[in-house]
Amino acid sequence: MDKNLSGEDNDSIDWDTEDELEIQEIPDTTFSSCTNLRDAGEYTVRSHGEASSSSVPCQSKFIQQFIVMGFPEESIAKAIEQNGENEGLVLDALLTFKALEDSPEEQPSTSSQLDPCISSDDSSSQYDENFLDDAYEEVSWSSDSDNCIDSADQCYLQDGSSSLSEKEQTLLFLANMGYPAEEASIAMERCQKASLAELIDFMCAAQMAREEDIYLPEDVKPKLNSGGYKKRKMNNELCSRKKQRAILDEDTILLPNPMIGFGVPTQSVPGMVQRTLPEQAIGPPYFYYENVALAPKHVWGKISRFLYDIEPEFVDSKYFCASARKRGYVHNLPIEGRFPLLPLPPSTIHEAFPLTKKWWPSWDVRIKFNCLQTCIGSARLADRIRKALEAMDNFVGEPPVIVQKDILHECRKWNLLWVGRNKVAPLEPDEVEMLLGFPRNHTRGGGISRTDRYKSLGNSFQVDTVAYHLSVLKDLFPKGINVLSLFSGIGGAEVALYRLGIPLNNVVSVEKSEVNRNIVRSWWEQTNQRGNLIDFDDVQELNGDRLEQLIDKVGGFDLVIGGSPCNNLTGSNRVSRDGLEGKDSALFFDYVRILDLVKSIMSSRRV
DNA sequence: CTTATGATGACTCACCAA
DNA sequence: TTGGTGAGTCATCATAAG
Repeated sequence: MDKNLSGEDNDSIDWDTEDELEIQEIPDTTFSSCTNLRDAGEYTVRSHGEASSSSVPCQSKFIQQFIVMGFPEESIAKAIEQNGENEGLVLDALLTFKALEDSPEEQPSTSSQLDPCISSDDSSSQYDENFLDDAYEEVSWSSDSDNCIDSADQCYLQDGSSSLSEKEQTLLFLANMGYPAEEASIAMERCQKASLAELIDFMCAAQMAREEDIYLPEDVKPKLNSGGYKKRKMNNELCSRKKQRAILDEDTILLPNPMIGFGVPTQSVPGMVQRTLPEQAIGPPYFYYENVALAPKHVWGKISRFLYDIEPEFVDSKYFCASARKRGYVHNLPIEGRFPLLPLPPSTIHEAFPLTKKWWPSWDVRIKFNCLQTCIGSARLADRIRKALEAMDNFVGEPPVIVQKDILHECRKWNLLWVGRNKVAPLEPDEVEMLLGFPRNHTRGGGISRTDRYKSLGNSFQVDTVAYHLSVLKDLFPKGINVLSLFSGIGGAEVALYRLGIPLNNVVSVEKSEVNRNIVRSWWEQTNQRGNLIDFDDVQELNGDRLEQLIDKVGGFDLVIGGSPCNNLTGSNRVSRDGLEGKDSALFFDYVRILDLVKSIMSSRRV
């Protein structure tokens, strides 16, 4: 910790030096990570000037197609030797060779990489160009790349030869623009059927996210398994520190205490009447993005920067219902004239579950539940607690403090209820539905298992909280609203809008899980919705063409809403808390991509 | 096959005493 | 200001049980 502090207090020169060093090392990093990826080990990729046709006795059609693409015969031979006559694998290897060859020289001048990013989409120009610098590769990233490349390869294999040449051309084009082959492969895998501009957009987004990491000194980067952490010191008087320091700390967004965002029904923020949004952020469409508040450091800084530098609104749902739910929301909605859903939900455990009061021990001081998660306490745990308490029945009055403390700990951890003498129990699925603001049996039936109900509910919005934020839309859209709902889950956004009395004219819903899609479809029918519900299972299906079709069909979206996967961000995850670059949480960039596309398509339609 | 269960820490912040 | 402690967190995996 002392090291950190002394580092911070040093001059900015230190940072610069570190940055430069790091950037200078990048080409090597690129090289080694690529060779690792490909196991290319002993390749020499120096000379491709002297093409010797003699090394390839018979130029088959297979080889010729690569020659036509402009690859040197020598490399082609090596690639075939390595991968056999598999078009996808050979092409990938060739592109890797080329990337290895080009990257060290091309690093210094990166305008070729960055120009497409800026010119491809107006909204991209919002991004701070300071971050657009030389480096574009990161060491830690390569660990995942193996899988990505493999799956990308598989995808080529499955696609057959019909679409292969198109993919080859795209890959080649991107490689010529200076993107590493593996990065392009990943982008193509992640954004299937996407246009070139979208692919570039995607890679720019991912690239910038990684560059931001590079700009952070090692000891500030979020590091897993790294003992201590830097204590927050962002008091007002400390804001006057050196500029470098201020920039570094900008990435750390402070969570408000109390966590009431721009205000909750029972509590307002002094002086917070309205806010000024960056011009780029102003709709249409309105948008609303959600994720866990307690993400690893710097994650919210990144999210905010990708969403037009809007300040996130951190709100704990304990101000709306009987259970906590600390979440961050980035949106461009007005914040004046909000109103809560009625009837107001029960605000305490006792109000929500009056029957438990009879059995609730005085030493269980909980008023609210903790966050409702995807897993519940087991029956055996409840049994152990019962036995432990029964063993204490001989005591006069209450069990020993040590026992109380232990049991209370378990009760907090698993959100247990007192349902009988010495008997605790986890919440039933319909009780979770009620706490989260969903209609009873919302997730019930249709073949969904109990476990899956908990999982879907645990991943959902708290309806009252979100509805409070969305309530300002009621006056703005009296005739109804068109919604693009990404990562819809069990339809928290839809339910919130419906309960607000905002007619749902068209809802385009994207949700990967089939059971969740069925839940939303079933709710849609049960509530006799008059609008149209169009659903997709994959955000990657929503490319520019598809979005143009949809926008033309429904007449534009009024609201783009969604919360991307949090499982690589939440503290509950002990296995793969990898941050925004994690396998699932990286879908955030698809939210950004789609929002950007909708914005630009709609602005072009309006002209 | 599906479902339930237990084991698996790290990171971050609030709070308080020294 | 520093250091210690307690508390909370949209989870994942292997394996046993049904």
